[in-house]
Amino acid sequence: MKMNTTVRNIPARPRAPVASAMLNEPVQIGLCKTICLSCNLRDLCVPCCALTRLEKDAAERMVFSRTRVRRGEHLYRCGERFGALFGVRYGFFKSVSLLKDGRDQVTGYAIAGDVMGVDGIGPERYACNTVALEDSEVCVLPFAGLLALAQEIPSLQRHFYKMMSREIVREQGVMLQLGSMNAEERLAMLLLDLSKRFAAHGCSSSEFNLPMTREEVGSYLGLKLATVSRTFSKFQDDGLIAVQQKFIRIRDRVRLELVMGRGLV
Amino acid sequence: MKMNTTVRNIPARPRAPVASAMLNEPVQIGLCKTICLSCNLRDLCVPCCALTRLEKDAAERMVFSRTRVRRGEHLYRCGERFGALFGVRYGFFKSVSLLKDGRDQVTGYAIAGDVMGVDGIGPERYACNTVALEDSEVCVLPFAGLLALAQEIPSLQRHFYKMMSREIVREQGVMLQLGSMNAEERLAMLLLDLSKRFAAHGCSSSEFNLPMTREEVGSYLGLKLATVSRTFSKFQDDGLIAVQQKFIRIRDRVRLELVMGRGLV
DNA sequence: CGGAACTTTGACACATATCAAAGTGTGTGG
DNA sequence: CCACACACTTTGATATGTGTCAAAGTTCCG
Repeated sequence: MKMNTTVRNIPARPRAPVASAMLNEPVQIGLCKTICLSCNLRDLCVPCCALTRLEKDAAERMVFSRTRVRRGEHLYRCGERFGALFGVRYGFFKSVSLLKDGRDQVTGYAIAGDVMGVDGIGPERYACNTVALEDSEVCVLPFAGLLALAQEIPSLQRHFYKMMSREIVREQGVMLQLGSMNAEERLAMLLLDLSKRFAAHGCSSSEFNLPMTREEVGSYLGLKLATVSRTFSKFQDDGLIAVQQKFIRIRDRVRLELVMGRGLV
Repeated sequence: MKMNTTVRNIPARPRAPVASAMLNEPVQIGLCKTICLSCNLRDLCVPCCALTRLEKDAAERMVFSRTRVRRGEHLYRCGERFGALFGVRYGFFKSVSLLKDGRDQVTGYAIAGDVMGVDGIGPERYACNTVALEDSEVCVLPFAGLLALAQEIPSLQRHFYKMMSREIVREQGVMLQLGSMNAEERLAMLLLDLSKRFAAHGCSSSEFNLPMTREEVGSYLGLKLATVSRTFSKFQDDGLIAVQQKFIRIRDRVRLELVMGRGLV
């Protein structure tokens, strides 16, 4: 039963964010088109889906790049000047915000197909730190370019609005409930949310790696490390899931959904 | 010390949402322009701010209307077809979502200057119910018209993105913290958030009406009615606030901020 | 004035935080 | 290649905050 897929957690090895470095190596759209077709984001990646039905002349102006972010590296930091959105191609990121008392709060996570950086549009500076918890790769989507493109392609503009709206609704739903949920409901929600999001990209929805530490999970769910651990143990004892460190297998989705209970209709 | 400003809470008197009725009485932009100049939303109201620097020919195509929503009436209901955003001119709305177990969860509130309906853009149906808790008035902003207008006016498009981004950031910040805050921190956060939002429109930031019931406040904050009441009492005993039913006066903002403690930096 | 809705307050139960100690896995250096 | 150090996890015992249940008090409106 030993799992070698589990990864050691990230030692404290802060590095410079890669965001600025990335912007130096733009890729012409012509090259990108082929890449996008094989990209696992497909119609989830904002520009990719739009580009397929794009008139070539408009597309020619769209320039972007991709980059790898290794485990433990920052994608961007809070306060940095906003310049681009990022589409996750593969990997796992956490978003953390600094609290007044100096501690970190995990405010979200992103996996393949998710878009990061939306928090920076309003204030024109990124509003949180994003750190790769696994070796990851992102599409860099310079915002100015996206805006210009959206200006000419109504379907793309609408796509953006939908994406952001979806983000708002998801957060309203997922986050606000937290306040009224107990530990088991919270953890069940996280596992099922992860499962659903993995499934949306063709990954296994019943087995996946959760590269956050128990403490990070607790920070995200508003629980203490010890409570998270206890709840994992209880779920395992009850036969709902199998846990091997960071590797999670959902054994009884139906009962797990029952535990989550009161979600939005 | 008796306050006559307090309002009786809303009896159960469901009516048809006003959203559909409103759309029948469009107002040409020419008329609206003068209205907008005296509108208390000013640069917070999305179209108003854009319209001032708008070429007249583009503006002529923009048509919208305003409408009153009386206390207890719905502005829109969950599942209704999405057609418009709403800018609150004055009043107070709550957003409620139905949980699986049949109970309501208050997911947000809106006061003058806030925009409602963003939750509907993605799914093309509104994702929650919005109810006026005071007699209110909103600007109706047909989304198709906004899209068309934004297509031609880059500054307006950018304005939308910023508005939505801000919404996302605010929710991330406000909501996610809830999970790890205790009752006093939660209530302090609500009061200070309200205060700040009132101040942003020239309303008093130290005295205001909070037309939600203790139960609704509890639903929003993830607390029980009894706990909310107790916490109000404690704040009053400690001299932080003065409470007269729904009327709140902040007596010691500094200490209230200390109670809130760990917010985002 | 009476009834309905809402609020306040008390007593007790229960879930989670806290503190603490032992256990496990991983990467590094000898 | 092994052993050690470190980071992370699990588990137990106790403390504390909030939920639950209940009863009395208040305000508002018809």
